[in-house]
Amino acid sequence: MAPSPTGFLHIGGVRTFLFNWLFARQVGGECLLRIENTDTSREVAESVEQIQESLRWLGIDWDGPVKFQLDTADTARELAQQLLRDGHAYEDDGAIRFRQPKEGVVSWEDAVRGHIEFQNDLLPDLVIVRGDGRPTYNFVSPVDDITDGITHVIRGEDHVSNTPSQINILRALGAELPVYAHVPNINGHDGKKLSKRHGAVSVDVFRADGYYPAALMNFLALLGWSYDDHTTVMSPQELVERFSLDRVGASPSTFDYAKLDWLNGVYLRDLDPQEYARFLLVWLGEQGIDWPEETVRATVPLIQEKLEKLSQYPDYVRFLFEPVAPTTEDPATCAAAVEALTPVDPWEHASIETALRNLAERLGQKPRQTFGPIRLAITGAKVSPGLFESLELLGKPESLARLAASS
RNA sequence: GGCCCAUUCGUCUAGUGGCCUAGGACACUGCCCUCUCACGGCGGCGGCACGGGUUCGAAUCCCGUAUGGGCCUCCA
Repeated sequence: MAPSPTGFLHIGGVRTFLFNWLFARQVGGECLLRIENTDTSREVAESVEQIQESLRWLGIDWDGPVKFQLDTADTARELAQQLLRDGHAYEDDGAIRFRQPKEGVVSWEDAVRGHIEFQNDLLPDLVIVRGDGRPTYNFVSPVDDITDGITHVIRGEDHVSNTPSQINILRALGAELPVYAHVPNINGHDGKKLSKRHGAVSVDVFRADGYYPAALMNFLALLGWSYDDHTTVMSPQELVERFSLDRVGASPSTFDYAKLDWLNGVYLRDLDPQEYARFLLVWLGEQGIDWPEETVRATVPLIQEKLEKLSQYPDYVRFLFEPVAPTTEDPATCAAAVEALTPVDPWEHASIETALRNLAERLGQKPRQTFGPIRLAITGAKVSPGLFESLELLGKPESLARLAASS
């Protein structure tokens, strides 16, 4: 991965790395994380930390220590000298250029795109070592592939046109060629490269929005890859078992935020309540929301079926943690509710429901007519978790107080 | 401009010459369920970019056009 100047990990790069990871894990290979850095600034160091943190959060791991492109600069320089001696390179204005073959074609069988070939005489003699001695990306990249024993290069399609040069370099060095797989890009809704104006693009923004890591991974895997004609929901383990490069498509896809939201809702609803509470508590902590843990845990059964992502949580349950402004919507019903609820004991949702349904009947109203004003007085909103469960959680004294205040 | 690549419902996709009257999912939408919202159930809308071939037969193969994208840097 290239270190990102902003420090944030772009979701497109993650998707590409995910394909590497799925492939490596499935075939029992190694997955290396290499940072294609060109300097060692503090920005790079922070960016590297950020990349690792985001990857780990998503559930992607890698083997061995993180590698850096810069680490092999010396090796690259030596190999450049070798190419110079062998006549595969020449000096030009202090730089060293690779001498491309002048005839024939260079081709490879791309694991996702099939046969691709370029005419050698159209390839420019590219600079492999700059005048100041720093080797360039297009040289270090294949050199690192040799050094690290890379068998499969799975990368974005923007590298397709670099590949013929890298293959020629590898051949000139007498190295074996890896398998290349160029995966399609991810676009925004306008067909342009996915960027901030389309919505969230960095992993930590998705994290802050309350997406579940496995759901995000599932969604990302489906961008350009499919298992069959009907399977959509797949756990990380299932993805690893089922992934294959030959089922990766060749055409770019559009990031569909609505579908991600739906899929995330599927995962959240399917979560064990204990795990849901754990995930929710961690998220609240990251958001700096400090609500009592026990109450938060108690809300889980009330909202688990309703949320697509955790960022929707606070608005649903805020009434349990903060005061609610009285309403003047229907004072009579609120007053009647106070009377109906005062004798309720024990204060449980079932007994509360009985009392309130009886009240509606006595008033000659449909349940929704009666419950509406009560909901508003209790939660301060027209949309809320189940009314009876909400009343139970709020507690009898506070519930009666709020109804009284609106009567 | 040159080279390379892509093109199936709005979106993600299944489809590798006959199983396709093109299947699924999201979105949208109608009905049902229902204390709101959501969930769930049953329906609906909607697509092979275009033009030529090849073939008994093409979404699938070939050619062209159009559109979109990538690269063309002593960037990565």
